[in-house]
Amino acid sequence: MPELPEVEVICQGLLPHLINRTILSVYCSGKQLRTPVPCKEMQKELCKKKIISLSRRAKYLILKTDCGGGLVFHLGMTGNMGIFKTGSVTKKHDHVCWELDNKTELRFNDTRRFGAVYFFPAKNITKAIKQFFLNTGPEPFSRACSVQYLSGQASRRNIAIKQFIMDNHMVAGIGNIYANESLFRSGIHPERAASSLSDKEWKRLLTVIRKTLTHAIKCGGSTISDFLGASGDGGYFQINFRIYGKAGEKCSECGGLIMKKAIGGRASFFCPVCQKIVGNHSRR
DNA sequence: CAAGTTACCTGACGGC
DNA sequence: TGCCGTCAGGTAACTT
Repeated sequence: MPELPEVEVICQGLLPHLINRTILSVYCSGKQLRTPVPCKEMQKELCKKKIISLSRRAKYLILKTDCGGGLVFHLGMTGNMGIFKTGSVTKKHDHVCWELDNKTELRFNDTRRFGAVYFFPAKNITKAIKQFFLNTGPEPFSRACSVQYLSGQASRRNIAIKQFIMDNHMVAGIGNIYANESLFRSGIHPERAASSLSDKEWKRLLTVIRKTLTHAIKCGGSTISDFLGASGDGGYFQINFRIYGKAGEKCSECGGLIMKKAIGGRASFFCPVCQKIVGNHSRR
C-alpha cells in the first residue's frame, strides 16, 4: 500500500507523539509478518528506553532510542501505524503495540501481514542500518537521484520504464500509484523500454515524479481503502488521480479512452494518445 | 546478469 | 445466501 508519500505522512504524523517518549512495554500478537516479529529482543532491549528519532528512508521508517538500539518498519501493502490511548479498543490485525509513558501506545496494524518490524541492536547500529539500505536506490529528492544517474542505470535495461521506476534498487519510494501518475503526467508510455528514454525525457520524468510526490505529501497521501495517517484522518491525494484506477474513463487531457493493462504483473493505466510508444529502441 | 515467476496473506467484490 | 475466482498500494527468493 503505502508508497513514499504515505510513509512520509505517517512519519511526520507520528514524530511529535514519539519523540522523547519512553517505551514501557511491548506487545506482539504472535502472528508472523513478512519476517518474524522480534518480540523478545524488543522487550529485553527497548523497555525503559527513550525514543530519540523517527525518520523515513524509501518506504521504511527508522526509529532510534537513547540506548542506541532501534527499529525499522515496513508497512507492506496494508500496514499502518498510529497512536492510541493505552487500553483503548484494539482493531483486528493490530500485531505490535509499544506502550508509552504518557498513557498512549504506538500500534502497528497490518491486514495482509506483508509488512515487517526489524530490531537493530545498539552495537554498530549505524553500520547495520547502512548495510540494510545498501541496495536501496537514492531518494527521489536527493542530488544523487540525477538525470545522469537514472539514464545510466537504465542504459542496458529493456524492461518497461514503469517497472524500472518502481524498482526500489534504482530509485526509492515509487510504487504503483505514483508510477502510473508520474508517467501519465510526463506523457511517457509505461511500456517504453527504460533504456529508450532520452535525457530530455528523463529530466521531465524526474521533475514530474518529484512534483507528484511532493503534492501527494501535502495532501496527506492517498487513501484508497485502508490508509489512514497517524492522525486517523485519511489523505486526499486520490481526488487528484488523473490515471490510476480510471480505465474506461476519458483522459483529462485529450478526452480519449484510458486503458488498463498488466505490466510486470501490476495494474497499469495510460492514455494511448497522450503517452505514445515512440523511439522504443534499446541503446544497448 | 537481466527478466520473468512465484510466494507470502486477508478481504472485498462480481458472477453464478 | 454462499461459493468461487480475481484483484489489491510491496518485496524478495527463486527460475529461466
